[in-house]
Amino acid sequence: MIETKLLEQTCIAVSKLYGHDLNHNSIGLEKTKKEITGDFTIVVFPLLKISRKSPEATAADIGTFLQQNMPEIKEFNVIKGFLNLVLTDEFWMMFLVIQSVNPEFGFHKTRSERPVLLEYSSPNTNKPLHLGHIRNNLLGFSLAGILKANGHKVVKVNLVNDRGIHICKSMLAYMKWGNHETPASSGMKGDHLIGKYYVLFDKHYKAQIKDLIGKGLTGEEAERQAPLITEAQDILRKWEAKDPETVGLWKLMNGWAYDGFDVTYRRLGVDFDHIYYESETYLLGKNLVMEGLGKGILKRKEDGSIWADLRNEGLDEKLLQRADGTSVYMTQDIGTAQLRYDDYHPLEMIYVVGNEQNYHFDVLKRVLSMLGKEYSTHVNHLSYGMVELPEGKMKSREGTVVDADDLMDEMFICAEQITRELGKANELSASEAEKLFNTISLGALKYFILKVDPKKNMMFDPVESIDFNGNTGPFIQYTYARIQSLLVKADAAGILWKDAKIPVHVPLLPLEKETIKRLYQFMETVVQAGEEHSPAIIANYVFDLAKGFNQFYQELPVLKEEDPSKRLLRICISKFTGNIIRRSMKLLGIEVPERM
RNA sequence: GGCUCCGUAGUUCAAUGGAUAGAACGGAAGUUUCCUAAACUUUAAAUAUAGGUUCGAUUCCUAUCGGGGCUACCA
Repeated sequence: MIETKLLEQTCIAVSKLYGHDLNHNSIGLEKTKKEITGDFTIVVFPLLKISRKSPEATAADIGTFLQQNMPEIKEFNVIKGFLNLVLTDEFWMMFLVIQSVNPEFGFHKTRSERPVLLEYSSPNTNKPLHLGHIRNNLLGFSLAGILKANGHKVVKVNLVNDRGIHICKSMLAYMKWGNHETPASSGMKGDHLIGKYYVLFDKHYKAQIKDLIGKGLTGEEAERQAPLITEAQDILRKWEAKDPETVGLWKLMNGWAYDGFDVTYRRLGVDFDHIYYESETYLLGKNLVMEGLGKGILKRKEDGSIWADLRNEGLDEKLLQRADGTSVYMTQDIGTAQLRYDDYHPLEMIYVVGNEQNYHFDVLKRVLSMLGKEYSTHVNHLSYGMVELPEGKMKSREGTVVDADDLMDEMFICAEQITRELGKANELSASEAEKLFNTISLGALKYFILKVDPKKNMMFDPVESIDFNGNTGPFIQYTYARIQSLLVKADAAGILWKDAKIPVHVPLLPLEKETIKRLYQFMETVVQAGEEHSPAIIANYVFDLAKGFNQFYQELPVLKEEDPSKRLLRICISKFTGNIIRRSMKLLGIEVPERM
């Protein structure tokens, strides 16, 4: 990359001019701002102490040196402490000619046999997937692609939350009020059916609590003593004791939930290489806890419960096993981490989990470290922000969630309606049309979610979010479709562009050069997105690329250009842009249509 | 209360400590005998407050105000 060379030469310049050696990191190299002439800018303010000259003189010194030593540099200008470098048109043309036919442009070769393990989705079998899970799934799936593009082997894993007191709650509700209802008999998707019983439990539980408080108990006592919760606890103990009847119902109900999840995953376009179940890892966690207890790292309290003491690390004590011997969330996660490490020996274990669990992961890393697990330093929590609704936070027990399946249905209907209104579905067969509506609606949804920095909370307004104009997925898809249409027309007109050699000495117009520069930036965008674990960086880039191309396309004729060299150049830019749009969108898990 | 994250146009989002804080939607005004108008052009509009560090602060530090999250023998 030219940036590396610029940094190297700048170091040499500083060394020769001022007799001072510095490393690359201390040089500010950035893209030149749009309004200013130049391709790259070096900020010389930090070098003034070394040069002992004015910003302008320092910049001029370095600029002169670079121009003399780098044939790629055509000219430079200095504004205050900013040294703006202009590269030659030949440099950009060479880049275009070589990389536009490289299908791997911007991607890296495999760096290590040891994979990065990426956990995402992690559903709870009690609840159908909702908008929060959608953000999780899209982030996880996209990040997997981005890491692969950066040369990592990636193992996508899902950890299914299939055991625990919460699961027993829906089982209990089903035992009491289920009447042998099944997904088939009710016509409900399995995960939705389970969710119904979880809500039912909560409703009756709340009623019991209210009742007990009426009889004089405190809120806390009522929550502990309500018959429903003690019954659920009985079921948990039976389950851990492998009571056949309990396990049988558990398997039946979980199966329904999995069938439901699979449908949603397939529709969302996400997948996994390995599915872990907490029911299979919690015993390993318990063993590790017992081991820690044996070594005196953990301690047992009088009631028999087992704890990790993190007070001298500024945290509190953390329960790892209840007095009745059953395990908790943290116990399972300890077991899961160990199992995964044994399975894959990953370089890094990334957990895509919402930021409300920051404390949990902080504790998990510390406990693993206490237990002597050196891989604890490679546990990385990709903590993403909440998805908020205009009414506030989503609460599944209160029914204020946006259901994943419902949302995709609504987006589909919307895409269909708008596409038909624009008359764009007229020439399509029914199946082609359905595929297109699917592509557009999912593109809109995925892009909307992924364009926001993962770490930040985001607002989702179901009404206003369904927009296909402006900074949206369909805008980018449309740009792609128009490029494909252009290429089809080029063929139809008999223009032989596919194997044609473009003369490298064609002078570039500003709009042509700007577009080529944006394509060049694909490389650093992929790297940055990988380093920061942020699909949003790809999303912002591809929007910028599409936006810029639309301007290019609006202002300059492509097929109608009469100069054959110019025409060829513009076709090549268009084709390359289409490829990069498609590949960028692919990194976001978004498909692009050939026409729309 | 303690810990933690976040306050940027009317709204939703950008901006490795750098130049005049960018977009999109919404508002106002335009572009179609011309490669798809789901497009393009023009325009008004913002860094919560007060200090500090720095040649330079939306960015780093402190305080205040406002909002979210965590602080479970739920996961």
